[in-house]
Amino acid sequence: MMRTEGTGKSGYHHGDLRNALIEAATDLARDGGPEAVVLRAAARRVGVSPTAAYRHFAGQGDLLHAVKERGQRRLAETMERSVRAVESTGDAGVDAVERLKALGLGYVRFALAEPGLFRTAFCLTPLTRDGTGEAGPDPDPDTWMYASYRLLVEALDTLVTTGRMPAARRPGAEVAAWGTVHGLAMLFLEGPLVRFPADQRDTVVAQAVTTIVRGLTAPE
Amino acid sequence: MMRTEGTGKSGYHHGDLRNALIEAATDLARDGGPEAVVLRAAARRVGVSPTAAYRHFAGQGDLLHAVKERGQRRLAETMERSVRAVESTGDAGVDAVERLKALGLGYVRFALAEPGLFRTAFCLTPLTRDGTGEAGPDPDPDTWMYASYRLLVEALDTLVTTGRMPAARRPGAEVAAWGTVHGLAMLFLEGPLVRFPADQRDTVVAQAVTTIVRGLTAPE
DNA sequence: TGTACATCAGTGAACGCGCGTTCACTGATGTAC
DNA sequence: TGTACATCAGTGAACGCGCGTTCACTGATGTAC
Repeated sequence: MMRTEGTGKSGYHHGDLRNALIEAATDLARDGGPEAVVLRAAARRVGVSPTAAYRHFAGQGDLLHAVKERGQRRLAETMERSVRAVESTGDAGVDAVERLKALGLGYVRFALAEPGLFRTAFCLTPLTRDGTGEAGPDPDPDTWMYASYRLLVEALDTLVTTGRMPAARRPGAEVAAWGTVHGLAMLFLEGPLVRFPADQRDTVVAQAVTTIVRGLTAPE
Repeated sequence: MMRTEGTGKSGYHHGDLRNALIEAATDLARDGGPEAVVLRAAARRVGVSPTAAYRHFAGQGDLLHAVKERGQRRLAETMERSVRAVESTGDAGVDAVERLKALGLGYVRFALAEPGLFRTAFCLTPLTRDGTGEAGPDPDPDTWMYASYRLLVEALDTLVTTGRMPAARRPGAEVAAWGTVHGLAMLFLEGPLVRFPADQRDTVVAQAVTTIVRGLTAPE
């Protein structure tokens, strides 16, 4: 058994099985996407019987949901990092535009760097599908779930307050912006652009982000 | 057995089993997406043994590919219909813009009207995944596969020739445009916007399409 | 026109697989006295 | 400080399920003579 290492626990009791299972399941998702998140496989990786998982999760769907949440978190963190890398120009309006672009680039780059996790972050789980899960994109501010969306909303708000985008254009703007980056990611990942030359992706993504931002900010 | 009806065939020989199976599999995809395309279920629907399918398909992946192709075809047809509904204003430039918008609207509307089929049309099959299938988005002009993409390319070309879009902006433009509509569809279908009020979708989609087109055509 | 026969398009039973989940259980842990 | 005991966190065997696929087969079709 490989359960004893690190934790100093007896080997029978794991100590932190819940997190260990999420960790293992995340690895499964990383190379294989949501459909690879198999409860038995996760247990196998941790070195524990499948039954043990039921002490910590209601079932497979629950485990998948935990991985999804983790994926969402990683995405949001990547985007935040991407925004923070933008240095201020002193002009709040210019900054707002650049930060929005950075957000979009971060989004797509995460998707391309972590395809499996990204797809899992946006998969439909039994918990998100029916009424019991969160409903909209902004269900619970305490969760990381769809935190990326909240970042986008803030960025767009700033775009308006700095006068770079007409207020009339604000409603629906997040859907347009989100759609563009999400679509780019999807087309590259599991869409018809799977074999698009990897070294040209970044250029094309930057262009697309520029285009949608121009669409939001252009006068008239 | 329900095999005799219509065709006038004996009941043992079906007559057009291949198409009947594709039809049945398409219905499965329609409510359930690509993961619902199950060879045994399709055979069951047609009233035939699972083995019979192997006379007409190499296997499940082959059947799925056929459904995918059919989905792509339906999508392209919907988009063409959407474009044809735009009446000419006499101004070629204005027409080009309106037709591009119609293309985008048709894309998303098809996705929302036929969620399962749309998802299947863009799923990864064993035939599209590895090297033996088509590589880019425009593999074989004789197929309906990714015909939607060809429609988009033409529309963007026209945008340039009519002077509505700077030629410098042309490379990469299809990725941006495609990404936007594809992303919108995905977010509504299996993304965080599943529960976005259905009656507000059309408005928001139209706004998004307008925004990306503005991004492509706006001066400066 | 009739018949022998190759070919075609089905059948039905069976296979192995891995999954999610449940069951009765047992070893480890920690707490009350 | 030591011990009885409840609780907790695991085990291992088994279940039913539906899948894709293969096997040896048989009934229907059509063609050559």
